[in-house]
Amino acid sequence: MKQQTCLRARVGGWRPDGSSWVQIKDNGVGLAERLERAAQTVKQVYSECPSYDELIPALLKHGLWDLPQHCKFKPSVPIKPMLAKPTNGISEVLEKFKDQEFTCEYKYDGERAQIHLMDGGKKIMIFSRNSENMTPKYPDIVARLPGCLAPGVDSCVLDGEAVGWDPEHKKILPFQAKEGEVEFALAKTSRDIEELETFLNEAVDASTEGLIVKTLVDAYDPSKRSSHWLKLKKDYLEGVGDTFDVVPIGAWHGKGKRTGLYGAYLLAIYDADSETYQTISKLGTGFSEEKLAELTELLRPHVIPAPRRYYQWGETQEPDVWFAPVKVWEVKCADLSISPVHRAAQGLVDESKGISIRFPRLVRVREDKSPEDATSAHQVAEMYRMQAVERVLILMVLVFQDRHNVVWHHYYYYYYY
DNA sequence: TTATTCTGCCC
DNA sequence: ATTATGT
DNA sequence: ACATAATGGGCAGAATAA
Repeated sequence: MKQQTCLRARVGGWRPDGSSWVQIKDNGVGLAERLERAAQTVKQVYSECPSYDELIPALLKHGLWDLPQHCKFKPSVPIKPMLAKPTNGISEVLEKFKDQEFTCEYKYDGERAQIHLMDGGKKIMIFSRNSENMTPKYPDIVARLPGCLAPGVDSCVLDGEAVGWDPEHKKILPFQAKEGEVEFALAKTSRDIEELETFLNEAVDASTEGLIVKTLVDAYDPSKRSSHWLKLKKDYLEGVGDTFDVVPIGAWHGKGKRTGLYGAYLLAIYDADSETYQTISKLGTGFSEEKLAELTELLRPHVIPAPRRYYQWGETQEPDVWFAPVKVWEVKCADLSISPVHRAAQGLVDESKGISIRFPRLVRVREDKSPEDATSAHQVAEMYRMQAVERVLILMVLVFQDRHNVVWHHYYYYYYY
């Protein structure tokens, strides 16, 4: 956040004649103290109203110390949404929220949607996680929202997740009994490990990503805590989740702090039928700086001038250097997808497209495996089929009034495309 | 005009 | 997104 | 605890090439 820069510009400045001014009254406190308070004020105001278009005119008109009275949280100005921190398991959740009430909700795999109702209920805007205006993307939400509001509600901000849904197959969906457009979220409040474990499994079986864990009493206050919710996904658990044994067949030169090292690798699985290495993804995370340097040195001797004839990769995935197939690495992912560029299991699930993996990261180097022992194309295809499920389009909605008087309503709002 | 590549956003 | 790292 | 900086797949729309 840039509030420090902002502060300097507001509390002081230079007149055209070159003299400087400071817009702070001396209340008997030191300058450092006053600056600290000023910073706090601006930070607080900015967190509720993160818009320079709002802040600057208000500052010029009313001054710094009256800013909180004139620049408040309101529909039309998107705030930074609460985020969630990755968590290793239910025991870690219990540990972190030892003295707090909390609830767990399904973590739907969609797009964050912050919905603003304003102008006496006449106007709706929808913002993304990064406060981009997504309103044109969701005409159906805009159309349906008025019918989902309690009578008299003409101003609110809703925070939720928009998720895909195939209406043809809604019978297989866990929410099918819930025909209405607005329902309470599927959530569980419990401190029982087994019960929560079961709930996590149900969430995964329902083809969601896992659970979001939220304290029940804390205010929605992104100024103080950027990640005060917790997220619990199956693939965070050690020894759980999809892993692959893959072969690095190429690499790109690293940038910034990875200058001089390979910064990312091109990974392939092995198809014994065609005796080819087929690209499944790139890899750029999961290694410490030390490991990264080590891997660079390990692979450098295996650079070859041109790709092997039996490599299959996408034209847009041309690495800076190619390797002979010598190493096997274990990588973990969250999901598999049909890929426009990668070639793993090409022809097995889709005639022309291969399969790729979502959120790949290194788990460990497999010294015990040879490249021919890498995950096979058939295994990849089978894993894809296992996870292929119909998708839902849902909006999880959190209603809140203001940061000191928070009203939590968790809804799901269903819509179709 | 259309096809391809690039960019910037989502996760 | 994930992960590692530095303040 | 938090912010920053490396990096991932995929998609849509913009920019560019043909």
